[in-house]
Amino acid sequence: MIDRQHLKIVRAIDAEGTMTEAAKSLFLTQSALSHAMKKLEAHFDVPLWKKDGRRLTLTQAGQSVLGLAHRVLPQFEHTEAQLRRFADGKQGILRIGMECYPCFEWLLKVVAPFLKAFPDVDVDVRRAFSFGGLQALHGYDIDILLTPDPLSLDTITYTPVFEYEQVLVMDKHHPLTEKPYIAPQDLSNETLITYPVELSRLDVFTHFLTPANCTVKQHKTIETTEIILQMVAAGRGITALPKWLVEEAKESELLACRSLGEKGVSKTLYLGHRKAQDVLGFVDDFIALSKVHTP
DNA sequence: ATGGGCGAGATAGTACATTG
DNA sequence: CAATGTACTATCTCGCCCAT
Repeated sequence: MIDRQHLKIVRAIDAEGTMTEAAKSLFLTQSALSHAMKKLEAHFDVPLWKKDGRRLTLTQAGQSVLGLAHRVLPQFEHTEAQLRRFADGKQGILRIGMECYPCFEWLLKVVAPFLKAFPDVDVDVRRAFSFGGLQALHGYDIDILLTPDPLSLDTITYTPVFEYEQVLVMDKHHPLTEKPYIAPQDLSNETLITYPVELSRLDVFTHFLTPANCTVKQHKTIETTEIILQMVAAGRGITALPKWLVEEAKESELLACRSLGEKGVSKTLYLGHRKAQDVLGFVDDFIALSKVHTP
């Protein structure tokens, strides 16, 4: 049977011209090469070389094996190099799960320098999960989870990245701008625009309206932050977003922010990852980078 | 189902002598 | 001078048993 060593020997002898030189290049003795090739020739009962003076020349059968060596060996060598880079954590895909809709804008600022620092690492961002972000992390569907609501588990480590205030956002001329802060009952006649996620994941409900047993007149959902802010700037409704996001938005001149309640609603964004990080050495690099590029 | 320890047999490689 | 043959050794593989 032809094995990889036979292919390496055939390629080396063809390149060097003699078994002795080929043996040196493979860090073997000339006898070892002779044995290996003789065994292969005996197995198939066909000569692979003919002697041309002191040089060895491939027969037609030998050329066939050499062709195989040229096709297959580079693939072995390429894959081995790839495996070494995987082992070093310098190649692969970093899969990021988002449980924080507005953080997408911030994430883009971290991903750009990360991609530059790790040219062989791709980034995939997932926002929808069948069974939640934590299960996705456990099931190796994602490698990092961005969440403002960490659930304590032995197998998951959470790294706090930055704190932010969740504020009520309205157009500059909205009547509520006259108030120093917003009370839950102030929203009873308002149209609230949020991301299309379940109410249990919207801080404005869980930390503000629901505890006070209040609600809004109408609740609309929109996918993108940009459109939400344009709708609010146009006076079509109000929204609740991280303060930094509103301040960085190009509509910021047209908008006003007020705290949710007298004390405000403070949140922390966490990056969760499995404690057993196995192959992916670049998860820690991503977390370190995320702490540098805070809003 | 998985993994460790062990022994028997197979195999790759070396040293050295021989051959062409 | 380079390939081949012979004897030998170190290492690897495989199957088996046993513990977890």
